[in-house]
Amino acid sequence: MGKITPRSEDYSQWYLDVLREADMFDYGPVGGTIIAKPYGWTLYENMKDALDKRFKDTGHVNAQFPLFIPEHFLRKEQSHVEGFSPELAVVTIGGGKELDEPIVVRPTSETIIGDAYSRWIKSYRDLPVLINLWNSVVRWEKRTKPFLRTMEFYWQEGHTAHATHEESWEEVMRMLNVYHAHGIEDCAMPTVRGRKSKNERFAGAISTTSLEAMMGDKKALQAATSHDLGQNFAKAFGIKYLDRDNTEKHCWTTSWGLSWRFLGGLVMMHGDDQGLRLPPKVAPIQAVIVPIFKTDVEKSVVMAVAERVFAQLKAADIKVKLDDREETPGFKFNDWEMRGVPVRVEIGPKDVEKNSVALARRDVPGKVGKIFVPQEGLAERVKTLMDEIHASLLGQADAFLKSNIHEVDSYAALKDAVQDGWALVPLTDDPAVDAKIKEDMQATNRNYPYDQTPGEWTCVVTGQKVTERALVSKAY
RNA sequence: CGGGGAAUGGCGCAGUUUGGUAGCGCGCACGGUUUGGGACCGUGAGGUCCCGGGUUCAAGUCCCGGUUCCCCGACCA
Repeated sequence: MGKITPRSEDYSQWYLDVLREADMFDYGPVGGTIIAKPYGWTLYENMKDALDKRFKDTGHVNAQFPLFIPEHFLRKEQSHVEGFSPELAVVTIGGGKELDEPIVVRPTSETIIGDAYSRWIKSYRDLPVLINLWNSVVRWEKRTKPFLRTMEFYWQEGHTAHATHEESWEEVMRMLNVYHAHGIEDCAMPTVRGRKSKNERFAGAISTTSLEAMMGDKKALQAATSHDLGQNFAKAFGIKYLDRDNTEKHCWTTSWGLSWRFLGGLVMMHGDDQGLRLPPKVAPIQAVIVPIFKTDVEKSVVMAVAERVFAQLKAADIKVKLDDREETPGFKFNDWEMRGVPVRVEIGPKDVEKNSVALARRDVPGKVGKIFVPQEGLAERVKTLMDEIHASLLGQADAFLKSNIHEVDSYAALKDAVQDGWALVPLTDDPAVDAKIKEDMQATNRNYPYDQTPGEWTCVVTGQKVTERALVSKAY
């Protein structure tokens, strides 16, 4: 029988148990790779579809670029190649022959995009270029964990080019906000938007912004990033346009990405000891119908009602499943709870008699919270309930996040705070400062949150005056 | 790449100390009884004991080498 290790006992094991019991993944034959099984992939697809709609709504279009990149492309931007070299997969043999120039499997597509944009963009009339890619990339990671860090991972990467820095920066923030809204409105996941420290900046960016999410063990997860690439890649690849004034200028570019790590984050933010808890908007199955009967006679009347209810919910565009497996109701209740289905509809002989059903919601612990409602108008009732569940999951996650951020103003208090939550602390933006903290307390500078009250503080490491505070915590 | 665990049927494990016909629970198939919170009985299928070499009459078990996975650290979406 499937067993899920309690979170308090071993959080990592709990995470793996939940993924396994929910049938979301399997390990791939090559170390560090995973197979996303249908339930996991459908969840990812739903998240992807919701995000893709947001991209389209903000004027972006999708395209697809090659998996293979000539090695010399990577070398064109100095800090980019330095950042990615250690984790590249490189093809040296093709068709049985040693290649003249090795081919790199993309770790990200800034370079091949830069090359294409340099040919596509000629005039200010061509700008902005707003393209997004849904693909997978490969980074040779030493230590992997399903969805959170895999050698090959699925994601989207947006790449845009603009005429001015003002415009490109606006794009960086727009997309950071799109990710933030996706988290809250689609996934019930609150996150903290902020600016990454110099030390944590993307290889080749002049500024990196991120979304940081708090997991159930209070560790941080970088849930998405949006980069201001300045003119670094434009200069490296010659992305230039002729402006109104007939002078040639370099473009300002951005890139932004969100991977299936976000799915792992969703599991760790909402899951409980019973298993997954899925936000209704992205759940592969939003409502499951469990029929209950003893005799064949009961079975036929119960199934007739169950099928009618199924049709009613389906007609209302609810992702509904009728569980007609030959298992006991108790087994099914537990099974669907592990899989995080938000709403369960139970129909038995008593319900048939009273034209009712029993409704159970996943956002509250298992055996409580069942209510009996009429079959008539059930679809509307379920929709309302799904909205409530979304709000409830968001509320729980938000309360957890807020109650575990500790404002501190001394080094000793910082050390204390990161043992059990996040610290909001005055910190000079200096790689040496980040390094010292990491060394001393195995915690990292997550970001400088944008939503913080302005003020003036004293850095707890350097003693310098600073005008913003950093989030520091242990992280995945 | 460092430190620590582990690898035996789909999953979880025992067996290794002391070498001697490969076992248990769950799951799976079939039959029957069951079904409002993880049902029960019976029958049955399913195994290169991680891989390679060695010792031995005989290796899951002992020796040597390797691989993979998990956990904890350094690097990262």
